[in-house]
Amino acid sequence: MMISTKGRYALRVMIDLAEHPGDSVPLKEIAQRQDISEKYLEIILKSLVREKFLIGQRGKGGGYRLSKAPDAYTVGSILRLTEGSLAPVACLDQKAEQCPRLTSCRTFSMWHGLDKLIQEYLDGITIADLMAAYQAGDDYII
Amino acid sequence: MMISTKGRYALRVMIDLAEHPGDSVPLKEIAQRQDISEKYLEIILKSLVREKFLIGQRGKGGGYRLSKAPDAYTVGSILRLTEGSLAPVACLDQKAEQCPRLTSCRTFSMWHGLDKLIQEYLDGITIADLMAAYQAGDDYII
DNA sequence: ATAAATACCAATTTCATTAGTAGGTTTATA
DNA sequence: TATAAACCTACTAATGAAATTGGTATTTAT
Repeated sequence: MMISTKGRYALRVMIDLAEHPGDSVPLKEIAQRQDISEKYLEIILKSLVREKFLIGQRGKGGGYRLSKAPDAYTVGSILRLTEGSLAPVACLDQKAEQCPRLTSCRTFSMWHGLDKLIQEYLDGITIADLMAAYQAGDDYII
Repeated sequence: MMISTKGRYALRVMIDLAEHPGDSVPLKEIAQRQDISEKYLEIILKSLVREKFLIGQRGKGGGYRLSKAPDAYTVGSILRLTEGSLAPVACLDQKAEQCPRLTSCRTFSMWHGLDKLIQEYLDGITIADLMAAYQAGDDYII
């Protein structure tokens, strides 16, 4: 399993906010609508705010809203932010130290190819696409 | 991270055996060559034998050998066997119960498309390809 | 002014999975 | 028949995911 609840919840929230444009939406409201624990959602939203994907408005009447248009967020960018990495194997993770077996590794190219495939797929889809696809009944199956 | 050591070790072992054809190769020898703990490797080999991917020959002079030609094993089949599932998200796992949000899910099609992409990529590469690619210096980057 | 609603923050807990160990039993063969 | 091998069951340690707990700071509506 590559994508945890963190990434999946983040995507759902971004779509939710895109579908409720205008004023700031309180965390409580998103949590109820998406059936996610408020406190856990808080952690996820904090990271999205830190990276300027969302604007968090404090105080009464506050809440969260998108900082950009829905078509300016790729699925890949949101997942990389919340998941940390989308690498399918440890040796492709940026944070990992280089594998000592690399020079004689029979599988590295294959992993690299897989990684590229995944990244390009996820970077080719935006939040706007996900909204539109649902309305149109479309899908992304190639 | 989608692929754990179990799947990666399994692949390395299959390639190792493909590169040492003929007699049975004892676990001890594979473990040394691949620098994997004997006891942990045992667990992995057991599952490969159970699914008839390998033949385990008991007794003195015994060991493991491939049951088929290297080009008859796809990377996908080996990884599915050892990892259990290659699904990028929980809702695509066969064993998972159907998600109650499915009918209104904005992201399911996208996940499904990603899953298909991954499976097709991994099912399109065989152990023989991995051996050949290394010898030729090839890669799989599309 | 102030009460209420909100985001923000740090630390801890629970749970499942991964990764690996330990010790023994069975089987074949040299 | 001693030895080398696979096979088997059970356990343990480490890691990461998924929350939970208990607050503090900020803004606004009244």
